[in-house]
Amino acid sequence: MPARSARGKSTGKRSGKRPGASPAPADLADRLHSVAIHLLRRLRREDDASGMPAPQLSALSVIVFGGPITLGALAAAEQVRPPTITKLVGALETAGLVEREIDAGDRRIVRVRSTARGTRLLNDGRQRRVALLTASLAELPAADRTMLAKAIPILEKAARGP
Amino acid sequence: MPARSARGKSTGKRSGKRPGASPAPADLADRLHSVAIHLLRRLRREDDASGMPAPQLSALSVIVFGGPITLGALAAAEQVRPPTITKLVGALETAGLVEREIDAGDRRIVRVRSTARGTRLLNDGRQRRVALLTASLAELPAADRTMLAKAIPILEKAARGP
DNA sequence: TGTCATTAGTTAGCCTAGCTAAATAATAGT
DNA sequence: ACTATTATTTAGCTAGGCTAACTAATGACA
Repeated sequence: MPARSARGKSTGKRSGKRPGASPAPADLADRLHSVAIHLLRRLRREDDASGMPAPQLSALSVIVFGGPITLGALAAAEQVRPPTITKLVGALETAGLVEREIDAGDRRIVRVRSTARGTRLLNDGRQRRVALLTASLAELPAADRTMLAKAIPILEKAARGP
Repeated sequence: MPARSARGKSTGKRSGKRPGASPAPADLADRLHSVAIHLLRRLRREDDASGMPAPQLSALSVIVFGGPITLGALAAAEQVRPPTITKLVGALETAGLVEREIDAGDRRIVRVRSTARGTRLLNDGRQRRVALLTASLAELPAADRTMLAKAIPILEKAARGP
């Protein structure tokens, strides 16, 4: 985003006197916010490649590797409200990628498991679905990738919340 | 996301033999994808605090700091299609945060500029709007923030594309 | 000068992702 | 048997994103 540096400057009192020395959280938050938006917009445009929207893939991933899982737990894992998960799973089910399964002991509980097709799609599409981002990253110097590899766990922690 | 590590392992051939040594782009892309989704979901839940959705704030930010800007340029900056920008700007205009302005020489061209209110809102709300993320980052060790500060420009490059 | 192509934005219509509030259904408690 | 709690769904809303098709203005040029 072109205006990014201008915006950075505009924060006045907060911006770096000593670059790299304990950067201001608010600045970092602002830029992370922006970069996340733009990253996802780009991926969204490419998700035709795999045929499915990103949130569905993310949920499918949890279902495939998290075994049969209750809708509630899935909602918690994906950090969304229950109705959102109902819709997501509905879409995955319609696509034949997952199956609902009612708990024998407590019939309120619904578990979702991946079908063979769901698992296959996820494994097959693993690279393809984020192909463009993968390509971008592949063009970075190895040192940059190493840096990202270290930064990602931190991001995951921050994304999970306090 | 709980399943994340399991997913990492599942990529088999791609996962790290030597941790930190030129990590596989596909792995990084996968995790970035996921973390971006979760980050934005969290921010979206908080954007009530500032009263506006993230994409509107992002666009407003470009308008405020990028001066009067044509809709086409704004769409390019935000990496979205023209109709999306028309809608976004429409919302901002309705909220009284920006104004349309038709070019005198070429009357097809529309420029948007921020109103005083728009500028004020952006400046006032700068921290508040990503307050939760800011708080999360503030809790990180300074070393982690330093790491993020270095990683963000790389992310911005990757988000911008190849 | 009159037509034709190009460019900038808008409109219409669609889909997905979120949410809250309220309904349904099953279980658990008293 | 009521009542409360828990798990999920339904209904209805806002928003962001897209494509396709339209309008309007400009520019080229025969």
